[in-house]
Amino acid sequence: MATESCLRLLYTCRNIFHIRQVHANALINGTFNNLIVANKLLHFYVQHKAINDAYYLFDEMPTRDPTTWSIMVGGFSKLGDYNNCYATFREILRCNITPDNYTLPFVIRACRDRKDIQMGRMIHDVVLKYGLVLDHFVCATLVDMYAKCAVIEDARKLFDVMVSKDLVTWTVMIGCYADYDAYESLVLFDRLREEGFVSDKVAMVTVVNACAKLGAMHRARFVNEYICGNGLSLDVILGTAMIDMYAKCGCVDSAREVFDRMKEKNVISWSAMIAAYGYHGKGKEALDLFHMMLSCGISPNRITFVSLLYACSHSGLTDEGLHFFDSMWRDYGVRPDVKHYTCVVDLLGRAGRLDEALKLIETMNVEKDERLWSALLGACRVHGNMELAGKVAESLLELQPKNPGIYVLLSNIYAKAGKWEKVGEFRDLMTQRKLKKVPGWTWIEVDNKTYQFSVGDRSHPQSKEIYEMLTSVIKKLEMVGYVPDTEFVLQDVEEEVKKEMLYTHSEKLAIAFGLIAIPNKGDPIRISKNLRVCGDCHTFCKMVSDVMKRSIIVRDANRFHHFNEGACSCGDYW
DNA sequence: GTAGGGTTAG
Repeated sequence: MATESCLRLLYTCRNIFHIRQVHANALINGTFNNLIVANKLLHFYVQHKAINDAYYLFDEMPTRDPTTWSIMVGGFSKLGDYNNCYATFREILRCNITPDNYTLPFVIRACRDRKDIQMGRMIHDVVLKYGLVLDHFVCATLVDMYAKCAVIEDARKLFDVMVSKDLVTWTVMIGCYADYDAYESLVLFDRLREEGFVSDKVAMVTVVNACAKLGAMHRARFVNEYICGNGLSLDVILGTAMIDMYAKCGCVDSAREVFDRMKEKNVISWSAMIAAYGYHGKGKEALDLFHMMLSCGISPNRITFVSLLYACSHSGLTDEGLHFFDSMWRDYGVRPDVKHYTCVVDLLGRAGRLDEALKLIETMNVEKDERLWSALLGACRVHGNMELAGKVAESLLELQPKNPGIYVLLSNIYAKAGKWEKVGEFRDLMTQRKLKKVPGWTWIEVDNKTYQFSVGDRSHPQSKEIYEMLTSVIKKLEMVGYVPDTEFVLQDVEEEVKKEMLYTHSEKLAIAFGLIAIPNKGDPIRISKNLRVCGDCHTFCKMVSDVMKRSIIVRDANRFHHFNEGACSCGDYW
């Protein structure tokens, strides 16, 4: 009876002091000797993050069972005290206690969080030794551990040999692929359904993320229907993920519809929507939403301000951006970090205020990183300031001598000025240092299928038609004044060859295919590119949107470009 | 006493 009343009392505990009181009473009335009571007390301490109290109690326990040990291992793991987590687990093995399916996931999670693949593999051996390979909890955590330690092949191998997999294990695997190969995530989602599973909200968040990564609009619509069709309500996390998905698929209006439909919103949801407006070049909408957020009593955080400053910079709202930068710490208590400074350098740089941008960098009291300098270098490129570019490049290459992007950006700047000697110098340096330029490629979704193009690509079965379409489009554009801007070809080759290379850029091939495969003029042509869209292709898209009367939506590595009637939403400012 | 979920800078 005393035991039961002690347990009942425990469940009414609201804070650590109440637990200590129950603990003291249990010691006095002897119920502490009951393992169930002692374990419960231990668990409550851990839940309230009172690890010292837990450890003291653990130490004074007359007997312990596997539950006792697993609560301790779990407590250390959750608190991030990895050394004590490992030490306690070693103690379990040393005392010849069989580790169970409760303890192992905790210690595996510790390996995952600290990316300790060596220890992770050792624990995997322990799992095999004790015959726990069939346990869902253990295996799901192992799969997650391998993936987070960047050995996705081992994660997949283990996943594939699991005889029975539950929804959580599938979710873990789909979530892991969202970071590496979002396309494979969606393949797994198809397989999951084929095997008769019905996804829950958590599983759908990982699928939604994969669609966002891919920018796969048709899949996004399907996923939305699946969520509604299976009666999954939009909680704050799933809703926010869907805002991000629609926005990254180029449908900022659909993103807003989801946002408006959400009953519960928090600072993350608001920030996601502000960010979405930002990379779609809708700076004014981002600002309006920020003010609406404030009037709803939500306090902005670091990320809200990054999104807001980004929105200002990409919409040319220089004064507004500077105003927010000035007030974020003073009025909202959010201290600017390097990301905020990067946005402001970009903001000033785009406005041609390079001296001010440089001065800001020189006087800031925050550690500088390569992205900050890259922002300034990008501005040097746009405004053709080679002298400053040289200086910036020095700082940048000191920080990141192995980043191919920097070499490419520098080559771009020198190529623009026709300094082919310098371009060659950097190309040689890249070869010497074994750095490879990331190849550019564009993909387009037609009838639920994704087609991918690289420069000069002829691998598509309709390649002949695509090239014919491209030639005919270019002819039409030339008639209204299109002149290929060969400054965007870095190689020092003949003008005619440069033209040839420009004409077969992956963006142009994908658009030519889009014109064939999406004949309905009302449907926009949506393409995605892994790098930033080149200046000539940008002009090409503007003119196609006018001459061919087609709306084109391009997702590049940084933002979206909406081309309509000869103009782009970025205002030629990207 | 157990495993899976959202936003951000070049």
